[in-house]
Amino acid sequence: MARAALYDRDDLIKRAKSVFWKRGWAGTSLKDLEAALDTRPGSFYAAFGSKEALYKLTLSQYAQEGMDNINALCAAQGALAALQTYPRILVEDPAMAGHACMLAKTFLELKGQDHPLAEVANDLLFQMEQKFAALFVAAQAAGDIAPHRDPKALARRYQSDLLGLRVLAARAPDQAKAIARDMADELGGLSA
Amino acid sequence: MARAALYDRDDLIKRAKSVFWKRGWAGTSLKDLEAALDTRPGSFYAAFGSKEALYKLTLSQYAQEGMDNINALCAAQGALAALQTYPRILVEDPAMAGHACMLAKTFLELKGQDHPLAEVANDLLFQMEQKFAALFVAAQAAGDIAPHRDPKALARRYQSDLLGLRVLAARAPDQAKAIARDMADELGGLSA
DNA sequence: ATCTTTTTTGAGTGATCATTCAAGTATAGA
DNA sequence: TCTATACTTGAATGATCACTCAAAAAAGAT
Repeated sequence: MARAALYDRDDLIKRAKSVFWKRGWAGTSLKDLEAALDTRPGSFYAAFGSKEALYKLTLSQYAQEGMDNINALCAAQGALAALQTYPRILVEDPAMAGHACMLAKTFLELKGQDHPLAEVANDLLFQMEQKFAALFVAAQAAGDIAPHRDPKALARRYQSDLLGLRVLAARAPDQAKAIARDMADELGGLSA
Repeated sequence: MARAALYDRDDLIKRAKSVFWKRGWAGTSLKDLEAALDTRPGSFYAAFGSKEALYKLTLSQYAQEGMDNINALCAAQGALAALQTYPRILVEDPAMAGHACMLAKTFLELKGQDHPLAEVANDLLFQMEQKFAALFVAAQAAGDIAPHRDPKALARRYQSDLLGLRVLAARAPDQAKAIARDMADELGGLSA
């Protein structure tokens, strides 16, 4: 045995996520990360290997938190209500408000440069879409959504709406709240 | 008088726009621009002053083209039909397809760094929203949209949907076409 | 207390960044 | 043809980029 690390790795990833989310990939320098994590270059590279590897970890943590949120909502309220509540949470939760979706931001920033992280973000977005589709299936099984609706199409549109909502949330938080309400209302009209 | 410039300034801006749109602000180096514009540093700085000044010009040109497209659509088909056709054009026109909105991309990339260009992009997005609102007012005056609908709210939602649509268009062009169709259908249902 | 193993430190690496500028080149007007 | 005035060139600038590594420090095991 020997010396133990001074830091909590998950906490460092969480702090890095916050910086990357706000400033983006190219907009975040190692100096920024060293300041946010209170880490010197040697420790940083011993712990994470590279800026890119850490970014990837933050994307995973970000997506996992999103999944956890949805699952919690679904367990507490059921599928349809979860789908209705989720947009409001994205817009009203102070941890989210004012920031667009990190996955979408990453994808948009890096897709044009064929950066590997764009593909990672894209995959995670796809997983979220599948989750939404599963919720629409469940809502349909519960009788809250008419049988003739296509859950996959609903999920696609839901995610698209969510992305637009969150771009607006970064621009004009107040207006975003109104749209989150619209989205919830429309989901209520899907039983016919 | 003296030597005339070898280049067509508007053409250079157009080419720069294409590069910036694809690669983003930080993702575009001066080397990239010099290659795309076939320009050496001295000429570049004599012509545009700075990378940031040129980016601003490309944003303006981009927004102006969007306005022109909408106006042409409106003159040819009327307000409601223009609103219905616009999403399809964004998704199907090869000049647009596969790229998200440049204004939204710029805003998302730079907002977290308080970069002046984020504010520029935000202003232009706001102008687009106002244009949409004017079209909804016109459609209402033409009797294509029920009087009790709020044009400002419709415009807000329309732009939000458009942003989501175009993020998806960059990820999965085929799926985006289906959503563009959905949007057009929904607008047709606003007469009640 | 000493050894062994790991982490931490921070100066230093070469590459690339946006930008500058003096020198060279081309052209319109005289 | 000559001159004045622009435009073009490309090497050079200092700053910052992600990253490396040898040396110092810390702590569990003996």
